[in-house]
Order: sequence, then C-alpha cells, then structure tokens
Amino acid sequence: MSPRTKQANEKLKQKRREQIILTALENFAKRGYHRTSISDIAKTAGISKGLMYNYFDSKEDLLIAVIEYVVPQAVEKIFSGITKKAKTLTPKELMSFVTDRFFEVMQEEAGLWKLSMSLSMQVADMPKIHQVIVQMYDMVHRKIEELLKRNNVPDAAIKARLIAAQLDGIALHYFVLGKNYNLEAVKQAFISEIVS
Amino acid sequence: MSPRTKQANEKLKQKRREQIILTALENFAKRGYHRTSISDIAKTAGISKGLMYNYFDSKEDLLIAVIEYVVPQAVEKIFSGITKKAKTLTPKELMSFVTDRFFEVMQEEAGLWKLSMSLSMQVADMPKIHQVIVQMYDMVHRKIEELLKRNNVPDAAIKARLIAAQLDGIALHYFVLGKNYNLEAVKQAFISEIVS
Amino acid sequence: MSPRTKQANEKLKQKRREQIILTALENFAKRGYHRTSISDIAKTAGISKGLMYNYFDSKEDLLIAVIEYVVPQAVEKIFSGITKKAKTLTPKELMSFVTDRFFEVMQEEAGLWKLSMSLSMQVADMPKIHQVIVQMYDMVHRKIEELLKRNNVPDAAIKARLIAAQLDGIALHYFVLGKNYNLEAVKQAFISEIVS
Amino acid sequence: MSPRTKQANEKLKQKRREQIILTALENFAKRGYHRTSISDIAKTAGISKGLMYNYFDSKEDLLIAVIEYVVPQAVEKIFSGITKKAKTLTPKELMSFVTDRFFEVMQEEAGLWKLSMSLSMQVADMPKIHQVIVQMYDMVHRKIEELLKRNNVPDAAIKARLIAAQLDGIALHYFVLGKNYNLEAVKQAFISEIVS
DNA sequence: AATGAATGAGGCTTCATTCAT
DNA sequence: TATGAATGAAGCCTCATTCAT
Repeated sequence: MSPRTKQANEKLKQKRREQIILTALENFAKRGYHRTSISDIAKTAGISKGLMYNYFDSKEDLLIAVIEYVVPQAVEKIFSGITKKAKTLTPKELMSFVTDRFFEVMQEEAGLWKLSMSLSMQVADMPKIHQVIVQMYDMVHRKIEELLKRNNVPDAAIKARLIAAQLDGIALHYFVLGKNYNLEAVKQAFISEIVS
Repeated sequence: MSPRTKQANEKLKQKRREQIILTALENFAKRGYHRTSISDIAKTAGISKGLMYNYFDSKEDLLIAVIEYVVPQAVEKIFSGITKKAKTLTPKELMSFVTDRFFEVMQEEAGLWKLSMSLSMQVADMPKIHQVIVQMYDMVHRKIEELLKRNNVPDAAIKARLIAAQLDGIALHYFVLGKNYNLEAVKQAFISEIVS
Repeated sequence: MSPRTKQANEKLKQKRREQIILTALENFAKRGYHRTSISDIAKTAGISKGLMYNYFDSKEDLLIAVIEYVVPQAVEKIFSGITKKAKTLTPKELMSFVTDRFFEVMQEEAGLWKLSMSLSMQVADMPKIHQVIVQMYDMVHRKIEELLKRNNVPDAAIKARLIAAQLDGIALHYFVLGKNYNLEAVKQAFISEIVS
Repeated sequence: MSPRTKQANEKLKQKRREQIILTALENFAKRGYHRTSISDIAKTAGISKGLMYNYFDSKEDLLIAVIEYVVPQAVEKIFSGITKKAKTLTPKELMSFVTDRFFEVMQEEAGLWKLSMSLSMQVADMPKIHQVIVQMYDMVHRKIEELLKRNNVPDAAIKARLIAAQLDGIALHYFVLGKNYNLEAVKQAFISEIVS
C-alpha cells in the first residue's frame, strides 16, 4: 500500500540531504555565503528551488547544516587514528603526525575552511551560526590541549590556543596568498618549532 | 569658476571622499559588506545616494577604496615610531613593542580587521580587492622580517611568516570567541615565546 | 473486491470525506482560507497531501465542500426543534427561543460563522461559493419570515430581513470586538425589542 | 542646487501616496486582500513594484494606510453636515437624515465596505489591522450614541450597538445578495422603525 | 553639484498540484 | 489506495543603479 518502504525512503532522503549539503558547501566556498543564492545551489544540485525547502527551513538553516555536517568530519580526519598511533608513537611524533594531517586536510577541504573563516568574521547577527562556529573552535582547542597534556607541556590550555592560532593563521595566509605562499617551508618550520 | 574655487572644490571633494570612505568602513565593519546597503551608507554620511555615485562608480568600487585607504593606515599605526625607537630599544624590546601595538590596533580597528579577514576568504571573483589584500599581507610580512633580521634571527623570512600567522590567528580567534577568549593570557604567552 | 467490500469502501470514503471537511473547517476557521495550506489540513487530518486530491479536486473545491456540508447543519441547529415546540409555545416564546439558539450557535460555531462572513464579501470570482452562501441567507430569511407570520406580524418578509440583518450585524460586531462587546446586554435588548 | 523645492516634492509624494492607496483599495475591494498581489496593485497604478516600498513598508502597512485613509472619510461623509442641520431639524429628522446618508455612502463606497467587513473576520493574526478596525467600529458606535442621546433615547449605548449592527447587517446582506436584495424596502422599514 | 523618486532584476520563501512508487 | 518527494509559478521584499529635476 505504502509507496516505497519507509526505510528506503528515509535513506533516499538522507542521500538527497547530503547531496544538497555538499553542493551548498561547494557554492558557499566558491563565492561566499551571501553571494551564493538558493537558486545557484538548486541549479548546481539539479533540483528545484522548492525542494530545498523540503530539507532545510531556510538558507541560514542550510548553512548551519553544512557546517555541522562537514566540520566534524574534517576535525575527525585530522585527529583520527590518534588513539591507535598513541601506542606506537612518542608524544612528539604524535604532534608532528597531527600537524601533518592538519595541513593535508586544510588543503583538501580548502572550501570548507575558507567558508568557515569568512563566516567567523560576519556572524554577529546570525547567532545560530555563531554558536556552531564557536563550538567548532572550542573543539579544536580542546583536542590540541589533550595532545599537549600527553606531552606534559605546561600551560597546555594557553599553549593550545597559541598553536591553534598559528595553524589557522597559516591557513589564512595560505588561502590569501596562494602560490606565493611557501606553505611547505612554513609547515616544516612550524613542526620543528613545535617539536623542539 | 576661478582657479582658486576649483582648488577649493577639489579639496572639498577629497574631504567628502574620505568622509564617505570612513562612513562606509564603519558600516561594513558593523554589518558586513553584503548586509550594508548604499542607502545605509548615504544616510549615515548625510548625503544622498545619488551623490555617492559621483564619488564611486559602484558599491564594489567603494569597498576597494575603503580597503585601499584604510589598510595602509592601520599597518602604519602598528609599525610607526619603530625607526625612532630602533635607536633606543634593544631588538627584543622592539619586537615586544610592535607586538603590543599589534594587539592595540587590532582591538581599536576591530571592524576593519574583521572586514578584511572576511574579504580575504572570498575575493576569488574580486581581483582588485584581492590584490590590495595581498599587498597588505606582504607588507606586514616584510616589516616583521626586517625586525627579525635586526635580531639576527636565522630564517627570518619563514620565521616572519610564522609570527604573522600566529598574530592573525590570535586575532581571528579573538574576534570569534570574544569574551570567552583570554586574549591577555594568550598575548603574554606569545610575547614571552617570541622574546625567549 | 466483492460488492460488500465495495459498499464498505464507499462508506469509508464517505467517512474520510467528512473527516477532511471537518478538519478543513477547523483550519480555515482558525487562520482563514488563504493562510491555511493544504499541507496544514492534511497534517491535521492525519493523511497525505496526495490523498486529499483523491477526495477533492482542488483547494477551492474543498472550500465549497466545507461550506455545503457545514452551513446547512448550522442553520438546522438554530431552527431545529421548532416544529415540536411550535405546539407548546406561544409565537413570541418561539421567537425568543430561536433567538437564543442563534446566539448559542453563533458562539459555538464562531469559526464557521467568521469564515462564511469573510467569504461572503469576496466571492465575486468564486461563483460556486457565492451561490451556496446566497442560498444560506435565503434559507434563514425564509425561516424567520415563517416565524413572523405565525406571529401575524405585518410585512413579515421585510421584517425578517431586518431581524436577520440585526442578528448578523451583532455577530459581526461581536467577532470583531470580542470581549469589548457586551454581547449579553445587546442580546437582551434585542430580545426585548423583538418581543415587544 | 537642490532639485525641485522640498515643498513641491512633498506634494508630489503625497499625491503618489494617495494614488497608490486608492489603487490598492480598488484592488483589495475587488478580490480581497489575500488574492491581491503587490504586483497587481503596482500594475494597476502604473508604477514599479519597488516604488511601492518607498511609500509603504509592507503589504500590511499599505492595507493599514488604505483603511486609515479611507474609513474616516467615509464616516465623515455619513455624519458631515450634522452639526449644521442639528439646528434646523428635529432629532428624529436628523436620525433619518443620517440613515439616508449611511445607505448612500455604503453604496458609493461598496468596495471599502466589503473590504473592511471581510478583513474584520480574518484579522486574528494581524494585530495592527485589528486595532484599526476596532477603532473604526468604536467611532461609529459613539457617533450613533451621540445622536440617540440628543433624542433622549434611554440606554443609548446599547441602542446604538443595536442600530449599528442592523445597519452593518443590512450592508452585509445587500452585498451578498445584490440585486435580489430589496434594499429600498428594507431601508424604509428600518427608518420607520427607528423614527417610531 | 545634488537629490531622491523610480526602476527592475534578483533574492528568499510558500504552496497548490502532480506523479513515481 | 496512499505517500510525500518534487515541481514551478507566484508572492513579498531589497537594493544597486539611473535620471529628471
């Protein structure tokens, strides 16, 4: 009687949701949130504008969904495998490993990174998004802090903030300056400083 | 009509231009570029929308003018007085002095800072603005590099990039996290690391 | 498949139809026709949007069905029992009885009442609905006229129109002014005038 | 220097405002508020949609403006000249005179009348408009009450409500039934009742 | 030089209706 | 019979830009 099984339907919906989110990220990353229209996204996703609103209540909601969907994945990408490696690597090696992962993911997910950075600066009047972004930064701070504690670094909390700032700063400059930025050299310098 | 009048006019025009630019910065900083309308700016500046277009061909042109006018001033603010101090301070003291200035200016000019950071991330299709911003970052890199060279720091070029990144990263986090960010502690930690 | 099943089905369909109609009335009454969506109604009725279109060809058709189904019931409510009472009550008592019923039903069915009044004013391009509403008013006029004739009131036809107008006018004002309208006092005044 | 004098400009703006208001009334009256789009109004008024929003902040604001602009004029039309006549006519003649005016204006301003009646029933979620309409009904009630007091009618307040209800009810029925409603006869009956 | 009325394209969103399943 | 994903037209509104005055 019922059309499609509920489960199959739910799965399809989930797929569609992801498709929209990824298309949105792609668009937002390319032109920024405000310069991207719902129309753009729908067109890129090959669906009608109206359908968007079956999945997300508003453009802002879509943005939140994008961030909430993609950011944890990126963070996970960076820090994943750490627990396994934790047993075989020295703390310093771990730190170096994570840093490497950071730079890899930053380049792979440049769109996401740029988007969240530009959003970070202009969410004063978008409280929901502000909150999501704050949580994201907090999470990263905490993860780095944990790593430092394993290394018995004193003042791990503040030190974590310094390191996170440096990484984000490098990302910022890399995105702005592009090929003119010697990312590899900066990365090596960063690692050798950290590990020293 | 007379040459005098022409000159006076020219001066007046220049003044007005500056006034518009500063008003625009104020508005852009407060609500972001896209959420600020030409109407808003004209109203705040106390002139008509029409007149705005006698001074700037488009909204984007105005944005460029803002960046071009204001960014060098901020950079100058940070590094000004350095040449004078250079004679009386040790290199390390100089470094510490500049860092202090950086944090002061960052807080004083938070609006400008946020604006240029958010623009930095989404200038793919705004080449003129991209160029201005690139120059700004380059200038800062060079200034820090000079300072480091005075301190006989090896690899001054790369080191300058690391420091600049860290400063901008701290600014980024500070703007996002606001009161929840312990700027003072981070700043002290940064300085003591630099000077060590 | 068997005739029995067909009959049962038919009955079920009828039940469902009524259920949709009543749900629709409830919704239309609460938020007005235009501010109520088919989605709203389907959700409230616990069925799918698609199924709605098995029962009604369009939203306007549903509206017509609502009016056609519900209005006669309300009229009936007011005048029901009259023939029985006619034998035991004096004409004046009857009149008073009906008036009481009118005010009762008006309050019980406020939603329906408001809906049909607001529709009454803007049916220029909805001829079907216009017709239903016209019939309703005619029916009421005739019923009142009959009552008056029993009372040997001269010019019963015109008088009926005056009374009907007064009742509807009171309803109108009551709906608009709500608690600020002293319905009880007005009602008493109306009855004492009628009966005098 | 300035284009047009400010006064001339103000006058033009006022004219335009009125033009929009009257066009809007015409449209709202014909098809109701919800079935009339801003587009419709702009088209009828021969202006762009955007211009509407130079004069009114929203569609709802426009509706309020329509009512506030037009209702007092209609009320005035009905009750105007009363103070002059008050000296030469007996109270009953006055009452009859006002009633006549009511029916004239109701027919002349049928659009406005229908609009405000239909709105009356569906403003539950438009508080601003509800308020305006309540005020309108209050005003009429007070005016009638005053008239009755001159006639030394007891219970003038309640009586005024009854009369107002009757008049509005007649209007309601007249609008619904159109040519099938014997307005002239009803009117005569109403007047003779009132005056008796 | 200066105004601000006017335009029109485009943005976000809603919703009646259809149709594959 | 029943679902609800999907469409697309239409609605309200904003705003950069132009232009008559």
